[in-house]
Amino acid sequence: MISKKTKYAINALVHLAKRKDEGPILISDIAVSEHIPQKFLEAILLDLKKAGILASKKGKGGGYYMTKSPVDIHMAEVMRLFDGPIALLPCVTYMYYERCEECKDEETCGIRDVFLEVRNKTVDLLKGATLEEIIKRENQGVKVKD
Amino acid sequence: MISKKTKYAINALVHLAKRKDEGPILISDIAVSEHIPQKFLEAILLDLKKAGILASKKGKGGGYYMTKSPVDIHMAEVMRLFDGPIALLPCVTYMYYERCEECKDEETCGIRDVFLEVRNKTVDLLKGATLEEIIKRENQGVKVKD
DNA sequence: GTAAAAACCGACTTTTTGAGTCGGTTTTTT
DNA sequence: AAAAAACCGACTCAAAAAGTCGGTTTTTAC
Repeated sequence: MISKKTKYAINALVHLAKRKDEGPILISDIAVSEHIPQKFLEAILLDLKKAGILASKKGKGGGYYMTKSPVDIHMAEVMRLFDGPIALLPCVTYMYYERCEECKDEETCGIRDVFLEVRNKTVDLLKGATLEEIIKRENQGVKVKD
Repeated sequence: MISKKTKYAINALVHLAKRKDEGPILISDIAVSEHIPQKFLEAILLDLKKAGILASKKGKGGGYYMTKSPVDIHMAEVMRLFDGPIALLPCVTYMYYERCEECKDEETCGIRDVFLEVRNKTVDLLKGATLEEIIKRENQGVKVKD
């Protein structure tokens, strides 16, 4: 399961992306309308800033805003930032590779292949889930009565 | 990442599957050769027994043994047993469905679809990873020098 | 029928991680 | 100078993961 941090980050990003032409948005605005504890959100937004996804402005009229287009931000990136590697085994992560301690012999490991496939497919799908895509789907979800 | 419990369970199952015609295998045997803390392993094997995957025999000559064929045990089942649902969001689990707390409106949720795809694909792949398949791959991994 | 061998059981500890809080400091604008 | 906002580090609190402990029960062999 993904962490709340990641969920909060996604919701905050969607919020910002929808308002990307309105200038800086207050942390408190996001916190209130997305139901995220403000202090917790501060840390999350800071991480997104350090990752180069957001930028901020201090003082009156300040807040957070997007630095990239919503087509260039995808779920794989956000999840990696807050939950670490997407792979289910440390030995099939692309970056951050680490040997499985409890694996006698990596060459003959019978489960690596499958978990590598799982990882690759997951990353593929998550890369397709850009902010733009997500917002598009939200709007499609609103069914018109007929 | 999958838990150590699940990894231990897989290793124990592979161990047992390879020796499925040798009668009951001692917990201590598995613990030693798979490098699993024995007491911890006891609990794991018990869970596998309760799940109907293994059976046991007490007293001298006792131990654990498989009740099913290795083709009928797959990773999805084992992972669910020890790590719970495979889905990354509670709202896209098949059984154990639970609403996402931080989701305003499920109908218009823009990320559900993607995470459902991820779940489905993952379950698919993991169901293909049967014990038989894993053991087969281990053997293939042993490359012959040429 | 007793002793040894083995699985079984429940409660406990310890470590790690997730989630969140607190009290302030710095920067920017008015 | 004062207000508004982001920024920062340390801290708490709860739950989960990982593992331990000391015994009890069942079965077999002598």
